[in-house]
Amino acid sequence: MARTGGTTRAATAAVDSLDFALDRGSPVPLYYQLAQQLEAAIEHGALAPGNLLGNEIDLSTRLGLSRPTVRQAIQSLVDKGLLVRRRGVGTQVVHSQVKRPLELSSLYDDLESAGQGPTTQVVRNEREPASPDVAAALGIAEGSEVIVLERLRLTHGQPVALLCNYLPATLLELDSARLESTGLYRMMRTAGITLHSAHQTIGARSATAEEAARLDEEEGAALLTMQRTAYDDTGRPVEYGTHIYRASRYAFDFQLLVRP
Amino acid sequence: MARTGGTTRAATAAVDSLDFALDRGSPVPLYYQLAQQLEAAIEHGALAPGNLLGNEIDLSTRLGLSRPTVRQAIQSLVDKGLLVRRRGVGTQVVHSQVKRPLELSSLYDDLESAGQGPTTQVVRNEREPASPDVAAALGIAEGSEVIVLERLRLTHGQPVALLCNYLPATLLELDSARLESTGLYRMMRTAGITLHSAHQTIGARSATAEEAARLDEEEGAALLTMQRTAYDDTGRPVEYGTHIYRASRYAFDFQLLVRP
DNA sequence: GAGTGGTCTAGACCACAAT
DNA sequence: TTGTGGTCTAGACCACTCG
Repeated sequence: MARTGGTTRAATAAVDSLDFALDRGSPVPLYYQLAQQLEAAIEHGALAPGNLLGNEIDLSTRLGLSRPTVRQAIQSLVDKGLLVRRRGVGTQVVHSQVKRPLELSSLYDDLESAGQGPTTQVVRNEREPASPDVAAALGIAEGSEVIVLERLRLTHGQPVALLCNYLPATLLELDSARLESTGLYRMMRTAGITLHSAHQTIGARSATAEEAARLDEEEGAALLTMQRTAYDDTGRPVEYGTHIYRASRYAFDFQLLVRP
Repeated sequence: MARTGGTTRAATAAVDSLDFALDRGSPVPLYYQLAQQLEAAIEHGALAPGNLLGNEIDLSTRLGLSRPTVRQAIQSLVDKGLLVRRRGVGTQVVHSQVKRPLELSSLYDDLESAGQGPTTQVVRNEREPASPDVAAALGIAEGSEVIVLERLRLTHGQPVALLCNYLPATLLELDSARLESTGLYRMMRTAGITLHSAHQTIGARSATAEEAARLDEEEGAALLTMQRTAYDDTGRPVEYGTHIYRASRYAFDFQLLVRP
């Protein structure tokens, strides 16, 4: 029986039949344009899991790009976990049970993007002298002025989390109204603070009577706790937070990539 | 007053005074050798936080390498969060409160490297037909044979966690004795299984009477829970686990990097 | 042996930041 | 204006996998 396409083998270079639109006039780097279009092709199914990408040389000549440029595009998708390279074999689309490597930022402004219609109530937004542990976490002098932020997160009108954050008072102004609509991290970004890294600790404990009351739980109910210190790209701590979540209504959910 | 070095400015290229030993005969890539030595210099203080690395061109000529090679070395450290590049400014060592971006693998074989002298007892190591949810998680047919593994983790003789894992029975042989000394992931790696990614969910709940008894807690005590599905680089699920941890003795602790 | 990715070179021009 | 990183090119050779 005759076959028409190049699909005789189980996995063939399906890229051959794809069109890529590269705009050399664009300020967007060529490798990035290519990476985006490859990612789109994968997500949208034009490049199916297991498909070989075809060798880099051919691809680069076909696209009118140099090989390093094509490699840079491919590498960025490998880093995202969408592609796998095997020496002597080729590059294939990951046979993805693997959902798209969820933005790690979801661990930052958690529920923000969860699409559950989360709401935030700013319960407290004041300045006060730093307590010893807050000062230690932020690397500032004890008694320095810090912004104290207390927020209640709700989904479907039900409380989910109680977030308490501390920021050096000199960093920015925090308008409560905007905080409720925009989120803390977006406000910091807007203020020119570029986040670089964060250290997090996730634990659990039983709810105290007061916590239970504020979160609409029973005393002794299991709570998830998270403490986080975030740093900007100079290594300066810019935020310290201690959060508690109702374990009955929330869990941390994320993807890990194994670095080779 | 005369100064000898180039240290007049606050942050100067301290790299200039460093010696790098690059071995072109080695099978280790040059960029990797350089990256390792830079990392060592940072960790060991020869390159202090805030220090500029000095421009890439000079560095490459001084080292007898091409610029792309030097860039590749630097880029790998940027990815690790140790360096920051600023266009028009230079590359500097991150002013690190930021501890070394803990191996994410610690989230896999958690306590393994925690240096607390962890012990593992294999409580159960059998084969049985897959239950519906296990079959779903591993993407195999319900009733297929799976390996069921139950382990108890102890530190200082105290139970810390109860780990329950499921693996497709065809994947490998699991020797209980070696499991206790080597760890599950190392055994999988040895069996030629290359881990690629994992999906994790961390939550909390109160201990049942049985769980409490096995973990030496009181009934109702807060427990941390973790469910994980791990995939190899073909996207095939190779392990599913549900773990519980005593919240009074364990917390997840990790570093996040914000991707630019 | 043929084909693949992995590494490396020696240039070039551009965009951005600081002065 | 000067210096930095960001991007890009057109080659080259090597190491590995597979048939």
